[in-house]
Amino acid sequence: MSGNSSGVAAVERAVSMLEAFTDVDYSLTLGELARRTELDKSTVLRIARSLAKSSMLVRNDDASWRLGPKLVRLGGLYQSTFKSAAIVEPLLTQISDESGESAAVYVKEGDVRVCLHRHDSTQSIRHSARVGDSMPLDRGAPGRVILAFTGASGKLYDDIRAKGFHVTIGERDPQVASVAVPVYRDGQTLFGSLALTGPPSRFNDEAVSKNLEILRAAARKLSAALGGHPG
Amino acid sequence: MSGNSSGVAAVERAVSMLEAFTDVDYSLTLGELARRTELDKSTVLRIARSLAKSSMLVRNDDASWRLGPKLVRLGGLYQSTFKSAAIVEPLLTQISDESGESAAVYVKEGDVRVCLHRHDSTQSIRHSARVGDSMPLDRGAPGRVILAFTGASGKLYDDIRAKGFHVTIGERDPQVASVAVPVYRDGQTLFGSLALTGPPSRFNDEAVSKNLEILRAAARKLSAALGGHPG
DNA sequence: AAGAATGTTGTACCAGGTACAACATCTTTT
DNA sequence: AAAAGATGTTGTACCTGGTACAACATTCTT
Repeated sequence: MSGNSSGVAAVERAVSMLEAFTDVDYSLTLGELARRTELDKSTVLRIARSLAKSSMLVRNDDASWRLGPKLVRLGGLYQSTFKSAAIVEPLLTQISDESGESAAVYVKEGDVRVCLHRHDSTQSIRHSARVGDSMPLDRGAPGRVILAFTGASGKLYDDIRAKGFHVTIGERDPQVASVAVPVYRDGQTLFGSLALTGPPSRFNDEAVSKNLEILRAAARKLSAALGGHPG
Repeated sequence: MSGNSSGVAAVERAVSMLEAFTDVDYSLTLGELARRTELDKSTVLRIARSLAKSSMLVRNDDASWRLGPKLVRLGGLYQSTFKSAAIVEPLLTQISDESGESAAVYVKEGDVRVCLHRHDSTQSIRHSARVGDSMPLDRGAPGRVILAFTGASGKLYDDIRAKGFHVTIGERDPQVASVAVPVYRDGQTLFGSLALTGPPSRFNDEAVSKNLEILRAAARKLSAALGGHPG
């Protein structure tokens, strides 16, 4: 481990242990954590014990480990810094029900977009982002809308700014289409984007038109609640 | 720092930095983080940089720091290990709307209960737990129900088991009343408790009766969805 | 412009963190 | 039931990572 780096290696190891858990892992054995992080078992055990002290990890009775409740507490604090949950959650439910598609809100974090809130369609074929997922800004309508309304140059972005929305069909994932509009806060500051997503087969011109109406109405409500007035 | 402890002190310092953020902190300056954690500024900076590498923290342009999106991602993974979000969220909305009170689901984590999901009443006077909050098991109806159905002894718990629910008025917080019932999974394993909460003035006998009906119906649905059959 | 406050870097020191080895416990195979 | 294998835990030597002090750079306030 190189010395004098600008960080703390032990902390980065600890985070890599938390990141070792995926969607399908209820828990992980010590050995599996060691394998996934390429750390010695004794190192994993000591770090895990420290994380467990503050409920970032939980040790099960069978000595396996799982993610702990402090994470959902801290994750909720992160979401609450956007001051949007109270109005967003019912709004996403409403527009998902009206459109029949999954609805989500994305915010810009550095050079990616993060899914801040989402509500999944009840249809059996549906797109399902996960809250906290990071995705590229230059792939998919929600990201391109964020880029357009934070000053990206180029004809594509000029067009998006002119139209006030964007549609992509399979740009990031071949099986996903989306339509997105901007959401503002505090006057004309971009808060993020609001999007409906689903399979390309359900995004013909007529469906897009209908979904756009739903999105625009919802975005106006959300922007207003956040103190935004688009120019 | 004492040597040969069973953990890793640097990791515990990093977690204490994340825990330094409260509900009202959009961001914290380096100096404020140092004050709250009683660590040297240079230590805080190095740890913060490591946390930022994996989006556990974000450095703002003005060199202040805020919690990062990876937390909501990991928090969502924690919640998803309970395999309950898809049915719980609409159910909580429904019972909150029907009863006019805030609804929440709690699970047992060691010797505390953790709020796993919640939906707040729309009334202006309402109780609002936060997802991820830890509370004592022996204060408040949701905790007592968990204790009762995981084998706690004593007349109080015998009574709860016999009745199948519990009501408390101001036991944990003088301004909060709650009524809670158990939720099962995988046969007769306790999943947690389902509760409605609000100000004591709205929890007279008639209201409690009505709320209990709503809760029981919802708990049957939720238990069934989780594969639970109460004995 | 000067002073104060905050953020950042350099670096010496030492003890913390790591991984190896051994041991304990549990599970599987024979 | 015994042996072998796998997993989790502990001891500990070593060395370098992590810490905090000091100095510096930048920003803010007076």
